[in-house]
Amino acid sequence: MFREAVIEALTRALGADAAACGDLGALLAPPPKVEMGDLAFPCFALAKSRRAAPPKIAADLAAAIQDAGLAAGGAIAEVKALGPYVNFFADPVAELQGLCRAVADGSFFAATRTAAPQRVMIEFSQPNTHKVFHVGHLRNVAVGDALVRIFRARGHDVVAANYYGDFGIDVAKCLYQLGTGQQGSPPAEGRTAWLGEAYVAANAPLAVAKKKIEEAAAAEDDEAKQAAIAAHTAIFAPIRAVLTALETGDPETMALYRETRQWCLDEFARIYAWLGVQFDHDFFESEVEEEGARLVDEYLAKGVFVESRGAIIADLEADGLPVALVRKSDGSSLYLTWDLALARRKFDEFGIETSIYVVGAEQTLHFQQLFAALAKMGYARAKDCRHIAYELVMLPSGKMSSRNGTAIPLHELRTRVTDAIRAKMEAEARPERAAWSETQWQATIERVAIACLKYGMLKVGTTRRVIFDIEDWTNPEGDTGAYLLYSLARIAGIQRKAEQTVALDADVPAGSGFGNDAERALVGHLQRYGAEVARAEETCDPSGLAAFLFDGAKHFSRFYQECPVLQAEPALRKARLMLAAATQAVFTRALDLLGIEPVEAM
RNA sequence: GCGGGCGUAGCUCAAUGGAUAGAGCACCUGACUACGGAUCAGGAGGUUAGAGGUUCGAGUCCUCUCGCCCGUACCA
Repeated sequence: MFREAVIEALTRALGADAAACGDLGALLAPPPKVEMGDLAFPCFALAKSRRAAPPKIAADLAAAIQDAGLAAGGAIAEVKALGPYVNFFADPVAELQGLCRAVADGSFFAATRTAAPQRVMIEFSQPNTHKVFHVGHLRNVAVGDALVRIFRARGHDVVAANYYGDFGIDVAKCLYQLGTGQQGSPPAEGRTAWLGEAYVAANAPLAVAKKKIEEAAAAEDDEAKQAAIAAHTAIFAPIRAVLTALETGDPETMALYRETRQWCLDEFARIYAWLGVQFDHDFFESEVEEEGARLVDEYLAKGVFVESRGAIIADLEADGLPVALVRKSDGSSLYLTWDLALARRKFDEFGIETSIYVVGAEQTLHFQQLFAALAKMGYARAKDCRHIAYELVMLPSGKMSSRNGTAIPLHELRTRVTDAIRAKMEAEARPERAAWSETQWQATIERVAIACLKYGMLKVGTTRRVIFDIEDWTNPEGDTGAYLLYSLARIAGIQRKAEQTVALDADVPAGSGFGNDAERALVGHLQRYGAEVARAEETCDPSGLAAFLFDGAKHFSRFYQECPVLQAEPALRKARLMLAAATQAVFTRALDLLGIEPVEAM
């Protein structure tokens, strides 16, 4: 309403110049501070055609709009020039009324829908079985799940897909180590972490041997290099034998594989359930492995792939990319091989239009090669693939590594975070919690803990590293998930104590005095929700929504501090209760897009 | 070497090419007989790595230089 009124007033005042400005709506933006108004129009572009300085143009426009009268609809309360800008003030009561009505009838949230919905597959998480699931993997899940929710809010038909790394040489390493008997027997709890340890143990001597080969090669010592290669081969041979046993379906190996794989899948399912993350489809490397091998044969025959140094490659020089290996010289396939087969299946079997991969930035080249290879194979859909790269999770002490034990396994993380939250909550008694059962305590603690973890992972832009500091994320007074939930708990507190509830589709009373800066800032902020959702989808980065929530929570806190709700005069009290309810609705929905559930009290 | 990412307050991060570059943490000073102090208000803290360029306007775009990180065929 207000926005439309501003555009209309500007169009009239600009006259012939309106066309020269282009899309007026795109030029309008909120000023840096509420005191300056609700929407501002910059006059720089008019300087040439009007042959005047922008501040003069702004003053002229403001006067013209003032003279024409602001009465139309009453949405614009005031217009004034401020430097090179024409600033418009919305009528606060009309704004609040419009916001509440839109939230009540659903149009506020329906407005986030795009005009061009697509069928989109978002692949994320991709955990490896037989390895530990740690904090670093949490960022992928948080980002991927948020993108699924954001794309759905935009009206897209989304298939959330997981792709389990349950096959290949790393699995063989783990199984080999178990076969040596050195790993002992599995513990009752933490069996997947135990498998991860087995993998690390098997990998260690290989890594050492590999390093020796590189050192000899760097020193150009041919004799030493041959010896190092021989040593590596000796260590690797029995592991390769396990992989062969897997590929050929040796019964004993398969039995061990199936059992240990299932432990991991069960563990992943528990993690996703805890995080509230759901997938529509599960892919497994083990199911595309054979298909990948056939695909290599097929395109080798067609001449798309060629032999090189005993291996099979895709020559991507035309795309300015290094050669991509699709089959090793020992005949086994690779990650890229499987991804080629998988990409084909995604398009052919799921009818999707856009294929999104949420994978770490260190694999950027892999995806460039994957998409280029698909194009070379004649897959026009290659252009509909997109890699969302996100940076690493670091610890305050530096890079985390599962080898030296600094990567915190998720089951351990969970207890550490919930313990920290519980301690914080128990430090101060609250009447709301007096009658809580242990189940209620636990459920609330888990929600706060997950809010802290997900918000911590999402508030930083995907191109930047995240530093995971358990103290900072759980026990601060500041920019955390707990602060967001605290705002909602306060709103719930007000509502508990208000005798009657106020409907969002009620009339906002006139003449209540509603409309101070704190109130106007909060209303104005909530109106930005739709634009933030759209931007999060365009950039495939949920961090803007996280910032929207944090800024919103700060606006609410200021409102809460300055504007008593329950003790205000009846008319003002009603308006403020409505604002609180609208804030609650918008925050709850925005949190949902980040995969975070609110609490009534904490 | 080549390709990509990053460089903003002591630290961690924001800023569709627009107004005086903003938050949180840490530090300092204040605040309510009040709906939740996990709060709020204020202070201090900046040559946006450096140098050119484009633009009415650059932290943002272009060129070069410096620094850190990642990748660069038989790992995933």
